[in-house]
Amino acid sequence: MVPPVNSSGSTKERILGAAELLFAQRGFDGASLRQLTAAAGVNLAAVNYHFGSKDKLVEEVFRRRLDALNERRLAALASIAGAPQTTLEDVLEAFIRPALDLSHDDSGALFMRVLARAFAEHDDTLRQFLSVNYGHVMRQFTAEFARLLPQLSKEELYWRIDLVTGALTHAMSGFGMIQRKSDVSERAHREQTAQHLIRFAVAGLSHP
Amino acid sequence: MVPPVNSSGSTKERILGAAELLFAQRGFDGASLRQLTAAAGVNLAAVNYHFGSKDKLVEEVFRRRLDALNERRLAALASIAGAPQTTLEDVLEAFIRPALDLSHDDSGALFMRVLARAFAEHDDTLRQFLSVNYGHVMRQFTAEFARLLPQLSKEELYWRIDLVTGALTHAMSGFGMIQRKSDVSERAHREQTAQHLIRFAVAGLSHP
DNA sequence: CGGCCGTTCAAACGATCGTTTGAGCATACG
DNA sequence: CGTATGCTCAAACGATCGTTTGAACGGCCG
Repeated sequence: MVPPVNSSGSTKERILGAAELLFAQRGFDGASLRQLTAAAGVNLAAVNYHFGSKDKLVEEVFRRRLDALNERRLAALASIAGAPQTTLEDVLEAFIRPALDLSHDDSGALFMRVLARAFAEHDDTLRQFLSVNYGHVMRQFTAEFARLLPQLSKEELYWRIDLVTGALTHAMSGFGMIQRKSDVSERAHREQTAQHLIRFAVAGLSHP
Repeated sequence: MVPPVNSSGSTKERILGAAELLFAQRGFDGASLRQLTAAAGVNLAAVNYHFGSKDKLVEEVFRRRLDALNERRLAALASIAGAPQTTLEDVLEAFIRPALDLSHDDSGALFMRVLARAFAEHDDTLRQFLSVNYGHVMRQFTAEFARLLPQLSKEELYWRIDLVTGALTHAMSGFGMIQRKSDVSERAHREQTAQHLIRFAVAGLSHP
């Protein structure tokens, strides 16, 4: 039988883990399958056997994390959206908190950097994949922002969300100047990042 | 004689122009010397002859634009820094306006995207080059921000500047959702970008 | 036991990368 | 005129890339 859908486990998981690490460190083009499979302790051909191609592997790295992440984002949003006492902070929390919790897992934190890279690289294939599969999430959040900021024109709101996205991508990826101090745990640092980010975003979104 | 410092002009300029375009479109690794030299209409070996290596070419692309850009930034800052009536808007103007003027030139606008890529790619060599050669510019602006925002702790200020940097990089690079509408000139669009950016940054920097 | 099938493996494929080479060209100068 | 010099050119170098191949392995079932 031709290799079917198979969740063998160990080899696929090892590849996905190593891919997350190396993609975060060197980018999608920068990380070669030889480095990747060596890091995972598997044979070079295993990637094409289990995933079909390098591009499919990249998509799978995203799918594995984003499916769960965005489900939790939408659930958090649904529990507050439309309520009269909901604040901007609540909506931003709903977006950022699931990403923060993902970072409990060490490799989950890495994924945030992979995600930031996807935005930075101008690869249209990848951007289209993200837009098609997860665009509805951003649309739902945008709708709730629009409800909470009725004084803003649609254009003005889009501008501000766009700028917030830039700050968020920058901060969550760890690309900026701010580095975690050695006496602060990874978990505490990301919590701090989220706090700064939320207050910053609220100010940027709601200024007159 | 071994090839000396030589400003022959045409060939070097054509290479730099094509490099700016292709680096902006496909990244530094993504743009090959063969594509680049073909676009420039010069021989493949010309890059290594005139610049020594691809890495040196990348540095030269930055140096050509950043030298002039940051000189104008520092001049604009010097003319307002320390004055009692100077506002946050003034300082942000001093930083953003020269970049905006650079975009008068079409290829100048491209350079903004090249710059954003440099921040996104995690290449330590390039980041170090930028930090060593142009770090003093960011330091001067940070000092002026500190003067205008005395109520902020040093740490708080750094966080906010970092987030502003993210938004700025995102917006100036054209990576975001916001696309120029066909009935708006490139010049007007970048002016609009700057206006949104400055108001957004002021709100993000100065919120209580 | 014997055959099957999912998986792993070393090896090779062709393509493309940055860089180097050495001949060829044109201009300037003794 | 003849030689040196700055530059361009086609061709090749070795390295590395993603992908493919076909043999070998190993557990499971008839």
